[in-house]
Amino acid sequence: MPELPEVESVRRALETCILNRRIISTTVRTPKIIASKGNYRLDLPDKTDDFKKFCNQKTIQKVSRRAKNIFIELDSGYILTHFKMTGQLLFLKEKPNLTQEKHIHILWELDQGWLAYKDIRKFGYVLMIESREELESHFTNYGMEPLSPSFDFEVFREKMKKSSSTIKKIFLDQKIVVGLGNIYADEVCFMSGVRPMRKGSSLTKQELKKLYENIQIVLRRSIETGGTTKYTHTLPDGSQGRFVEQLQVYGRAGEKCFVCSTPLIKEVVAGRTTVYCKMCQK
DNA sequence: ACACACCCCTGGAAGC
DNA sequence: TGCTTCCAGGGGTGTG
Repeated sequence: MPELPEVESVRRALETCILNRRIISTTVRTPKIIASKGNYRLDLPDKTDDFKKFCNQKTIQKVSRRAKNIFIELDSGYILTHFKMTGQLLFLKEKPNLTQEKHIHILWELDQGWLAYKDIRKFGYVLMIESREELESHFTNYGMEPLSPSFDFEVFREKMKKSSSTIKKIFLDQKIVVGLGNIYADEVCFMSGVRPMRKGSSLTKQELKKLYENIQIVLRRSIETGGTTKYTHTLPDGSQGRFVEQLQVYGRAGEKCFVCSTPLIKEVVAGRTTVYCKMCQK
């Protein structure tokens, strides 16, 4: 659920409160969160002690994002997080009561304040990354960053035209363009007037241009409001994103299209609930 | 190359 | 009221 706007909103907010803070101590309550890239296996070694050593006494130099990952640059190495469905990074002024906060899995004591990784469903993960090379190797399968100047229309068009997958699947799998998930994939398709189950190869140049532009428009608009809080997403201070008020189709199955008043259709595409307007989208 | 099923996990909503 | 089932979906893995 945290897609690019949610992750980017968190990154921006974190930058204002943890930059140049030193990590005093690290508490790991749920070792499997730092096990390995969300691929939880019982036979993986417990990295708790290594992780504490890795973090402690280092200073936070930078907070960056690639796709839906946030990575915190330290004096040496990086702490990388992926929120998956319900992960959160929270900045707390006081030490949280861990007895009450049962979903906080990792807690960093900073020289001012506390940083917590919270995750109700424990799908997400936190990794220690030693080098720039290792960091890059985590990103090798990712496509273009849609809000970067390097997001090129001709490259986008060429790759989309070559794909026999549905638009929905292409957007979800992050290989051509990153950052879209179930919410924004549907929103972008609606804004662009194309149905999510269309094949990439079937799209006209004009349709591709609309998709290309609307990806950037909807992501930027959402970031401005702190993202979409539909379930658990919050900013590091616990406040909610407000983009849910602007959603056109996601979560509105059966309700009237804001443009033509036709009831919106719900259908499973690429294994995910998908909502579209059969009148407005061709 | 694709499609699909299944898994990880919890809590809120809906159904009975 | 209380119990059961369904649903939310990012992404890794396995199978056809």
